[in-house]
Amino acid sequence: MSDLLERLRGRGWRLTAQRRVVAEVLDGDHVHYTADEVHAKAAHLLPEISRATVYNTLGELVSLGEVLEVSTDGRAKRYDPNAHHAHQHLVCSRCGTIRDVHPSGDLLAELPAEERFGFQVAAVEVTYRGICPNCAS
Amino acid sequence: MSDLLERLRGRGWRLTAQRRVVAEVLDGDHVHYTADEVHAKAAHLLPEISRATVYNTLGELVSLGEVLEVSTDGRAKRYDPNAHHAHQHLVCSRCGTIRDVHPSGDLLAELPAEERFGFQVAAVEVTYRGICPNCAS
DNA sequence: TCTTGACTTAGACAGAGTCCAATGTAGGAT
DNA sequence: ATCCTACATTGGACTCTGTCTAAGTCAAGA
Repeated sequence: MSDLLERLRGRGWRLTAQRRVVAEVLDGDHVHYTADEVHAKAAHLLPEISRATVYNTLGELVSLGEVLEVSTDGRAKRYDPNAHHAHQHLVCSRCGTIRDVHPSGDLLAELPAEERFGFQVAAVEVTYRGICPNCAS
Repeated sequence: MSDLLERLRGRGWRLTAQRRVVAEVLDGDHVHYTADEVHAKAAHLLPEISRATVYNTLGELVSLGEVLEVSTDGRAKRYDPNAHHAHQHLVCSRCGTIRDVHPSGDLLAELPAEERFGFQVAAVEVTYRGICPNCAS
């Protein structure tokens, strides 16, 4: 994530304080913040940053493929900076905690041709649900 | 789905015109309507039905396990009456069409113990994404 | 250092869903 | 058959996420 800003500048991004701060908040591979959480944390570093900018920046990072959008609960989307390693999610049904996980097997291959209905299937997202150790006790 | 109302009455549900109509709209195993679509169709049968009642009724059907909540796009949730046959979803990335599909293999078993982080894993949801034949042409 | 087009801002707006107090009614009791 | 009352419905206000816009700001190339 540290060279993210360089990569983005190479793609014509203007390097503003706001974008720097959003990238900094998303640094660390295993966070799954909502846009509002990102905004709150960013505002801690740069108090005058606006909600709109956070949404804009997150949207750009997603279309550039640098961050993944995850919606596990039908409420706010979460942003996952771990975009360069394929992974799936394990979600606690009680507290909402999310962990990145790596199932075995070729998930895409498990959809038989006769179940594809002529679709060109390109991707698969898996969400495991359960109770985390914390909530279980 | 036809004996749904009987089953629910057995569980102490009051059988109102509104609930009957919502159940009727969801009849048919392969629909995936949003709450607003359900409301529109229900209002066609019972014009004075309110949005709040549709939301209430859908929520009750979900907690009773008679209907599944599906959120494939981060926008409105969709309601899937095909709750008694395990299945997954195949979604067109362009038009949003949803099909019920049945992958081979035991999806739950594919999350190795060392990837469970102590969770009691109970369920798995899979969304395949691709382009439907209609949009591809 | 100047210039300019890209970026940011605040706040209005929109879509999806929830909540609440007032009103209505299903279905058991009489 | 009618009455009662706890449960259901209503509409409108409200919340939460997210988008849009017009005006102001600024990064970075000339």
